[in-house]
Amino acid sequence: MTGDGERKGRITLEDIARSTGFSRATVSRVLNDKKSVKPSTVKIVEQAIEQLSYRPNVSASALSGGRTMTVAVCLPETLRPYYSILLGGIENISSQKGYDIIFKTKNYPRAARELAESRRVDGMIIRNMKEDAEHAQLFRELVRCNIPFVLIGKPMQEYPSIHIDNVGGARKVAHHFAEHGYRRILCITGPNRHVDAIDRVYGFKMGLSERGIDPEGVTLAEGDYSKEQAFNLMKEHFPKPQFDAVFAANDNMALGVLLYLRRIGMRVPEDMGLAGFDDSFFSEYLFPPLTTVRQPMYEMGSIAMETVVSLMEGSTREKGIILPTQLVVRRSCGCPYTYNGVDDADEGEHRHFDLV
Amino acid sequence: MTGDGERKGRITLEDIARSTGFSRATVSRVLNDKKSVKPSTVKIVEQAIEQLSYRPNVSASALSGGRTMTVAVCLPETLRPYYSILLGGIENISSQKGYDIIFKTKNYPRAARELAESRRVDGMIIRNMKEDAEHAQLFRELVRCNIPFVLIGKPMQEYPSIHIDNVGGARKVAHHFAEHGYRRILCITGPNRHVDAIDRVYGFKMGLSERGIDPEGVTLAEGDYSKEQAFNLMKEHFPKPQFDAVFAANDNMALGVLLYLRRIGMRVPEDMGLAGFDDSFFSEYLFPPLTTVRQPMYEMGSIAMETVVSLMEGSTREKGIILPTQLVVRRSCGCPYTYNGVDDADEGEHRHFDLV
DNA sequence: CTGAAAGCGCTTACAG
DNA sequence: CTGAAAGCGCTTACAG
Repeated sequence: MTGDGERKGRITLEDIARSTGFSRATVSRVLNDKKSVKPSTVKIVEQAIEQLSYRPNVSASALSGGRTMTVAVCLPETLRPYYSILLGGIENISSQKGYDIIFKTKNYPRAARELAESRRVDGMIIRNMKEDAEHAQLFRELVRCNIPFVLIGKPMQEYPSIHIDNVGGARKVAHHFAEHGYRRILCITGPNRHVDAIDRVYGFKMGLSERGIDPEGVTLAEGDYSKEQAFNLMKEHFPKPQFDAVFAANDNMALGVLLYLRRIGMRVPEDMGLAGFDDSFFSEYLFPPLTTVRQPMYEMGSIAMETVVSLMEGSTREKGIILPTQLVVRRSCGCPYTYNGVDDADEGEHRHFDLV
Repeated sequence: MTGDGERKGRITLEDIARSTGFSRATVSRVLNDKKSVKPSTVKIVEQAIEQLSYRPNVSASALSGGRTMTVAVCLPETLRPYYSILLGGIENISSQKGYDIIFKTKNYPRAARELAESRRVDGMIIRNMKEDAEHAQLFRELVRCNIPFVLIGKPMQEYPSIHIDNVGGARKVAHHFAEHGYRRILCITGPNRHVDAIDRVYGFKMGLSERGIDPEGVTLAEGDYSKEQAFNLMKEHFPKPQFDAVFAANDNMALGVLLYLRRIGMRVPEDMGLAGFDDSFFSEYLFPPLTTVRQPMYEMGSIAMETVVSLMEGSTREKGIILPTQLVVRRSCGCPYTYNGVDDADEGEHRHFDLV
């Protein structure tokens, strides 16, 4: 409108400088480092910025040595619904801190390396489920590019990572089982190599011990986290289950067990208690609703983001944050008195509507 | 390593130019517009790029008039699990086309405007559920900034948008009801102002008409898409349901109905047929699994991305794409012969495992 | 088909 | 506390 310097109608730092009479350097300083600018100047410049509704060009500041103000979030390609919770936590913090997030799933180890190499992001959050060569290479590349990152999932000594307290979660299930008098227990574990799986068994046994139950009395069976496998495991090895209760190392497998029990006419929890792990999206909708252990996905996201931010801002890296898990008691085990569905008494309390 | 021009160890266009003997301009051309470069030159330059594993600095090219190669994806703050499916579709295409995606939910109308004004993205995909002033302002701003965008959800005449065939989906439900002999039907609609809700009722009646059933015989009740409301609606207005079947305008409400029916001891589908709409994440896990209409979320994502890409590349805008919906028949209505759970015959077919 | 040069909008030592 | 100047790594008319 002024007829000068307004190419494309976009307002630049230059415009602010001209309109206030200060130099570009000074304007830039109030944008990034108010400390070294006279307060009155700050005020004047900020007013102009407000007035002209100026917005810095991120590409320009990134190019001239500033930050891109964006962090990459890398998730496995199998998009699980609970990732949307995780994303929620991440984005909540990132928006507070003024960062944008770039989202990657497709072949992310490679995509992430490209992001690093083309200087697209200042930091990264990576959900690493398995540790393979590609990941290792990515991590090395990130270090080389000097891009801070935090891992969510499989904890790794060498890098900052956040994971959940598998041991504690399984321990709580054990305590719960003990309190409800379950003694003959089948435990369907995850793959024997998975850290998570190992920790869950470990915690479960520890919990039983603590309640005076001999953990060696527990029957163990190795699953692969799928409901199909759990179903078949039951069918082939325990066609006539001689247990009071089953603890499955994830909800998927608990579902497989539930299907099998229903198939052979055993009722849950009347004939057999059942608990899972994860509080998967479907668990509260099962019939009966599944007792399980909830991972704090939202919080994980928040903390992951907070951690990268502080790393990007130069903090010395804090490694190995462990988040607590929460036992969610539903009808499949230990919550026998709750009416399955909706009760008049529940009117004000919508939580109970979730129990189908 | 070469000791020169390798500040920070980062390889630049300059390096490629020097190593090949061509100018920066030429190298840039093979990056963006091979057409105007001699084939043999292209080959030489590309080899050098490969050799030095050069990756262009996106900020630099964005700044100098190129594209940012990123598009923003704006979703409502209520992160629903099926958004991860949508994101999957979006990201699949974006990775193919070489675009990055920036993800926004927190207060996205404002965040999106900022992205536009700071030239962070070349295009945008917006899941607009309601049409309010803030959205209108955003759309105007995007037009002003010359940033192409496509809407997912509420269709709008003025802008390119993608939505699903609500009419067709509800029509299929009606046909299904008709085929299974349901005649006395309760239809719980969505809010009377929602386009989606209106279309679903419209399609449902149309479908009945087509099968010779008088649509005026249908009992209508206005819901608000929540299961609580649907439950209460049943309790207050239809304590002793005199229907053969209920069609709820979304799965949430179908769930509310299911809860109520279970409460009063009516079995689904034996005593009452039930169908919903959306194929929500929990629907296949209900007891019984819910017959419903699936929206092609993954495909929506893909098509949305393809559309922005073509818009960004200068295509004339194609507006109003409508995607077909699919009837998913499960036990709650019209699938009476399927064993509820797992059957020996199903072993090879894991799909059936989903029926809980 | 190719190169020299200007410029994109910012940041950051270096002086003062 | 502030400014002049160089530079970030690319693209794009303009010439040839």
